[in-house]
Amino acid sequence: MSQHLSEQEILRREKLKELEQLGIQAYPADLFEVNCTTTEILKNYDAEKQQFQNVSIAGRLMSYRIMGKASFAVIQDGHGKIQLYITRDNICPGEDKTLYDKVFKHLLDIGDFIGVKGYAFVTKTGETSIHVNEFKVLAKALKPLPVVKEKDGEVFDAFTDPEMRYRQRYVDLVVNTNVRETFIKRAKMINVMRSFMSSAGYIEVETPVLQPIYGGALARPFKTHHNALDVPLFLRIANELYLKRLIVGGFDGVFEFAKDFRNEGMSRFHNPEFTMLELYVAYKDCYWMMDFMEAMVERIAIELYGKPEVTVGDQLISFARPWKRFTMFEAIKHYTGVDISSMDEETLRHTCRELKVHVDNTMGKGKLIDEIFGNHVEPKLIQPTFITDYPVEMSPLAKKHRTKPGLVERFEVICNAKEICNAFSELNDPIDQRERFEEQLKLGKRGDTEAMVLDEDFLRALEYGMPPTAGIGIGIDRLAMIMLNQPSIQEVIFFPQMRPEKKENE
RNA sequence: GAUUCUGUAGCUCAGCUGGUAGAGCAAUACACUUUUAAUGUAUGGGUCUCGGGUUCGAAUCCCGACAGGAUCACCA
Repeated sequence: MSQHLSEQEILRREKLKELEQLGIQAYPADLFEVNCTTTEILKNYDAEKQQFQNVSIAGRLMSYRIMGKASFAVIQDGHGKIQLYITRDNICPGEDKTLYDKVFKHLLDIGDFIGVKGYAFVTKTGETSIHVNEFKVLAKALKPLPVVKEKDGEVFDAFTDPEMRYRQRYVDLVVNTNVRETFIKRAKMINVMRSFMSSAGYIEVETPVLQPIYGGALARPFKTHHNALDVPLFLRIANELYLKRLIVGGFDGVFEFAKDFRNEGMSRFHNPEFTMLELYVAYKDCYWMMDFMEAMVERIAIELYGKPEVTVGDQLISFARPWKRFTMFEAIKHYTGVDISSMDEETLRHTCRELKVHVDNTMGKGKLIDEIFGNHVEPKLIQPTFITDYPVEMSPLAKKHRTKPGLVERFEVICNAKEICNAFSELNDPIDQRERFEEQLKLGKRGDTEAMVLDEDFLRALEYGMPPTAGIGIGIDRLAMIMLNQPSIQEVIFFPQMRPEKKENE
């Protein structure tokens, strides 16, 4: 297969050969000793003190300004950027000026990795820089990077095409520093959650991604096949049923940051694989879990921003406790003025039409309520809000409400008009659970492709006895979108799913 | 899946009512030992996403395909 090379790519390959001819390895094998980072120098350098007089840093060459026998360049490492000052006399103390005149000025390109040794100083214009005594080529780049320039915070020629940014995230990360910051914050968010749960005494576990029976959520799965066993397997849509088995096994609290897979549409809010935190705690109920959720998310905001408020788009969202709490009926009444709490299915259907909510005849009572909620309430909930008391039909794994017939002990948190978590007092009555599964089977036979499958082993586990348990699932990507103020899920996932690039030569 | 917008140099974008392409940055060459969107002078660089059609002539108009964005629908 022949690669079509641009003019610049051909040139860089020629430079590579020239380096080799000069006896300079473009991809040396030996390590380059680094003794500090760009940000360490920029933060701590003080001209008064004798510091950073022997620095050795490595990174990618991002720009240079050659002025005859002296040059300025910018190098970027894993932390930030710093300016280099390079003079011919320093680099080439002897007669041979090749290293400066040829190698530095002509054979290096933007994007190349180099290592430099020198000392820190401040230039005339007041920029902390490194006075370079030696440099070494660490890796040559054969493709030109997009060159993004910046002055006084204004960015010129930014690399913005979403398709290229997602397909070539490595370039995006090199060139758009805010992208790197977003993903660092995402990692921090997950660390805050992990330590919050760990310090509460809960155990981080791992459960199967490949499952013979998929369960724990209402969704369509990806199907695969195991050759040796000659059985079909499914990529998990949730890990709920496995974590509950561990509660049966005697753990008091277990959690997992799980990659789940759902074979459904893609959008700004949906990637086929996504991350979900699930947490199960024995001897607790969903009201306890509400407090836990509130505290954990408030903690995230404080750790990320030093305060419980987060700016999302043009909204300021406050995660300061306590959050508003509504039952589903209260919320609907509040936002539509209609009290549906005692309506039967027919009246409900009529109400839907009055509220201009799309209905069809396959929808049961629970679904109708959900439609009203989704159309008239959810879009209005910007501040984090608990919604409790869901209809039983929609929640086959939740315990029936302790006092309200037809409802279950469940809550969701809606924030920025999107659900960010879903939690129950977990159903631990094995007989009730079997009946709920059977209901789901009926739905499946009627053609509901998302209905749950009956999991005999899970029921067997419940029959051994599961303590009362509170469980929650938090969509990490959705939460990250809010916490990191990003408008699409593709901005918080390194490598979002894309259609394959079309192949050349075919 | 529906609607709609977009696809031109390595990157960001112009390109009108059809006359086979332009700018800035990047690249190349030269000058310049404290510059910073460095500067100055010169030069090269394009299957205008792909395939059809209309036309004397298509980057431009029409149809289709592919890819992406936005909105909506399903879902987390």
